[in-house]
Amino acid sequence: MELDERKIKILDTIIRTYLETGEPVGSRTISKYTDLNLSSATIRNEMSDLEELGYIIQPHTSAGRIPSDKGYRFYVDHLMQAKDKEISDMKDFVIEHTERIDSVLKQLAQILSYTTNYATLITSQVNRDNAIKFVQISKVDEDQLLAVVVMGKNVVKNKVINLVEPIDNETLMKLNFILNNGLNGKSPADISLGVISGLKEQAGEHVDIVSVVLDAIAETISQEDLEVYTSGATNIFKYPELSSSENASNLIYALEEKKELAEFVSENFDGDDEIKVYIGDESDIKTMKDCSVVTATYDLGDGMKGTVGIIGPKRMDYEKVMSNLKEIKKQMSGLFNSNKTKGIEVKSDG
Amino acid sequence: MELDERKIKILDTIIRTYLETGEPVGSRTISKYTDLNLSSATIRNEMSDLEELGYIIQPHTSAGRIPSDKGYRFYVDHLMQAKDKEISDMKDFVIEHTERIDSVLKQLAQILSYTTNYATLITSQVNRDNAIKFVQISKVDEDQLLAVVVMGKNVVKNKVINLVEPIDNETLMKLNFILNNGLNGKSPADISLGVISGLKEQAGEHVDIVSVVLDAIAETISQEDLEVYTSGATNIFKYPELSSSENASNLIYALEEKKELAEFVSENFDGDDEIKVYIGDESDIKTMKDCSVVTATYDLGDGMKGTVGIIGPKRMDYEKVMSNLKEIKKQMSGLFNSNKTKGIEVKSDG
DNA sequence: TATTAGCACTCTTTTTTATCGAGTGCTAAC
DNA sequence: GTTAGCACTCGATAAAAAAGAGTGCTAATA
Repeated sequence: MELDERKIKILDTIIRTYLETGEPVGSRTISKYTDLNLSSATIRNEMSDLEELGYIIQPHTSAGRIPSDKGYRFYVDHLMQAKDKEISDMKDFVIEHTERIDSVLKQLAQILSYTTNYATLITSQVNRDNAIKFVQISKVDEDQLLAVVVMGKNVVKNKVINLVEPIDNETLMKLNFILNNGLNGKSPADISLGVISGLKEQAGEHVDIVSVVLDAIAETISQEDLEVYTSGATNIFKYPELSSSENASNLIYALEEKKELAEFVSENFDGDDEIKVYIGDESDIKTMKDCSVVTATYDLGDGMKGTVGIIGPKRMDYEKVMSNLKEIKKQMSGLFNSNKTKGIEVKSDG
Repeated sequence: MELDERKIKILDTIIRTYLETGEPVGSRTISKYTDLNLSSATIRNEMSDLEELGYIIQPHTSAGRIPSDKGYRFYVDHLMQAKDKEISDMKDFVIEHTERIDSVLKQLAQILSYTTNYATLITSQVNRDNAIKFVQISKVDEDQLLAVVVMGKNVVKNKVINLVEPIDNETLMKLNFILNNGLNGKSPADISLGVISGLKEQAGEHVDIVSVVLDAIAETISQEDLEVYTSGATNIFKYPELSSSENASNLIYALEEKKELAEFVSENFDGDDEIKVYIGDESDIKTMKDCSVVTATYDLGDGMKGTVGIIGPKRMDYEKVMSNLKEIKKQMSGLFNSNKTKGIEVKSDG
């Protein structure tokens, strides 16, 4: 048995109706609201076929049909049309031009969850192979040093070092020379044990300080690695199928903890430009088995990439969500380039 | 009518039993589980009095009694004993010695919510009048500068400055001198318009750079002002009286948004050493009318103070919560002093 | 006078039973 | 191939009944 034109039309109607109402769709509804001019009995036969083919499901005898995961998949892949024109409300979200990337992402997550009525997540992913551009140790006062490491993409890391005994300016200059000489241009992957012991040897009695600098570098790569911002967790209460107490608790927990989300995102991050849709189990997160997740990658330039994701019920408005994400992608790429023209560009890591 | 010895004992039993079970407490229960050796009928009379006095409430005729807010208040103020000895599980929570204050606080919130089974919040409040210790501008490469500002309490702020035209070393040294000379030792409050225009004048054509440094300072005070970390929002699903869908949604929203919490905390922050309990409406947050909030202030030394709060149902285990908070206070004050002995102490702001 | 046993009464909760109605599947007719 | 018709299923809603917990009051008791 194959999906013919008519079956597809019926499937399409079932899914669209279900997306709107969240209620199982019956044969009579279809017969009335399509231009097929078929009686409910005929529709019933077709629906029976569609069920056998796995596109729709009957929650119980004597209920209408709802889309199965396979049905949603078919819809997303073949039936849905891009709704590119209708994103008026999203069109230009106004983000104050703070330079702090994290607060921008946080804000963006909020806006998105507000306009879509789904839960959202945004991650920032800094590229791992990030060369060290500059290292400097300076004396803040008699018993305190400040170590600063600047890596590519202007990621800056600093640490305050409390000294037990003072250090003279000459030694400081020497250390700065050793460190810059040994580290500049290297990405963390390049810093082998050999490099480290070489540095330590040169540092002589001030090994401690070299260690601190290396720590700072290590911390930078591990910690900046993946930050996840979420918003709109409570939106799930708007969809009864997600808010049965147990379900809600698990979902919100996942959104609060973020760990699992981070794993999911980093596993599925491959930098390509597509908007992806994960329906039910496709996302591999157990708590999301009743959800769909739509993700897009963005690119802020300077190698700052990341993921924007929207989490909602399977019956989410895929068309709207996807066109929103498309718009976001576009806007974000423009976001951090606009103030380069002012002559001075400022970035900060907080 | 007055509260005599016996009434107090009965009230105490009602509250303790209700804290455990969450169910209205009946007269027979009291009569069985106290050593008063009174029949349920006598207890009933006493309960009737207690209700008249406003300490307990009957949810409906033919239900037992539950404590009123006034009852809880009396319990917290007079009946509860500090349970100082029984905090075994809390005794030494192991926090990896990351030096990043925010990740410590985040972790701590998690541990607390996990051990108490309530929602938790932790804020860090950096004292506003924070003097500038050190300012430095250095050349990262031909068209990039890095500005670093170290303020008291080792709060470090840095910004990357992209140059339109190169700057020579001499100018850089001059700028550094001007900035340090003009800013060191000053707290943000001291930096008047006069100081600013003085600096700008001295900087000549490099006004831009001075502005950036001032921006960094401004940002530091405004942004570090109050950060709120929450954890364990989903714990509220463990208490039926809080998890009726509407309630849960509002509560979790408040915990997610954090804004209202921040306001609440900063309004009630007065740096004194007491552990405070807000029952129901006492907290002034509408969504928390069915909750109790217990807060404590901590002090990390160096003027870093903040609040730890626990949010749970009114029938929370006040004794345990309060002794946990006491323990936390103690441990936190030790937290950032312990590694001073290692010869090198490290702090960082990320 | 304080306490208690006894009992009718109230109100929630749980269980049971009945009813409704949407929707199906099947058969037979068109 | 399509459709009308009809018996049947099963969830949802409603109504009724039963169970239970706890009270308030009265009258008896120590």
